[in-house]
Amino acid sequence: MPKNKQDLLQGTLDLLVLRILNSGARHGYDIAKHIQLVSKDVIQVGQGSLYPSLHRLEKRGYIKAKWDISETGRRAKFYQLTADGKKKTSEEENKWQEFTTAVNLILKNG
Amino acid sequence: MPKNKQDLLQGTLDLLVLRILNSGARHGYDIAKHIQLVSKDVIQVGQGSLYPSLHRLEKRGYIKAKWDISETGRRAKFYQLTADGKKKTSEEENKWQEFTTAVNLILKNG
DNA sequence: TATCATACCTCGACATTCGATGTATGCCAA
DNA sequence: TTGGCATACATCGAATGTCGAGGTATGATA
Repeated sequence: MPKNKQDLLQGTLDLLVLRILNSGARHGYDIAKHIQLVSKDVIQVGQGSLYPSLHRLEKRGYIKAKWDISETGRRAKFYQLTADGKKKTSEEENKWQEFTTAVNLILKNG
Repeated sequence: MPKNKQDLLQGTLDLLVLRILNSGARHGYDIAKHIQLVSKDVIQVGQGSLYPSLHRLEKRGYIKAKWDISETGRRAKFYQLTADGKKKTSEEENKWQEFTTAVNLILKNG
């Protein structure tokens, strides 16, 4: 049982990050804000979860980083999807759909 | 990133178990079979995941166990929901809906 | 000048899943 | 009768991921 709502995040954070980067490069701080905004505050990713996720994805070759200047004029590390990352995104998206469909079947049928 | 599809299970297994017991007492082995059946083989719970889950839920007072005889005539531990467990089930079900809605928002809007 | 938002990061505690392994019984087929 | 399979319980250690707390630094705003 998840300690709280946040824990449901398990296994899904990387997919969210990939999916967000699919529509353009962003830096970490921005990704966190974006997730919170689009999810209407339901999902709030702490930095202690987000940065490990970004480093994980980078290490696995799904995203790559480039230092640049943010909208506010500060140094920031912008991440963008690689070709592998794009492929991975749709794979994981399919798995997510398949999985939630399966869970919903059980929730309906008991 | 989950190693495989199974890992998506994270944080959801307890909900599935609760929801299944909501329609009547079952024993562990039966719960595993049932999940696999209803989910059309998408979700396969190993015993190394299921039994810890059952013991967790029992310790927290959401289910209680009783030894009985299974359909095949063997000794088996039947679990049934407690009042707390029923309440918990609908709480967790709501959280699940809220969470998947939020994730789907991000998957749609990038 | 102090505090807040931006922006990066790491660390340790904690929980969970997973595969492997172990026990035991009953049934069926060779 | 013996070997294997399905039933049914359980535990263990490795691996993974999340989380909260903490740390650094800068620029803007009050």
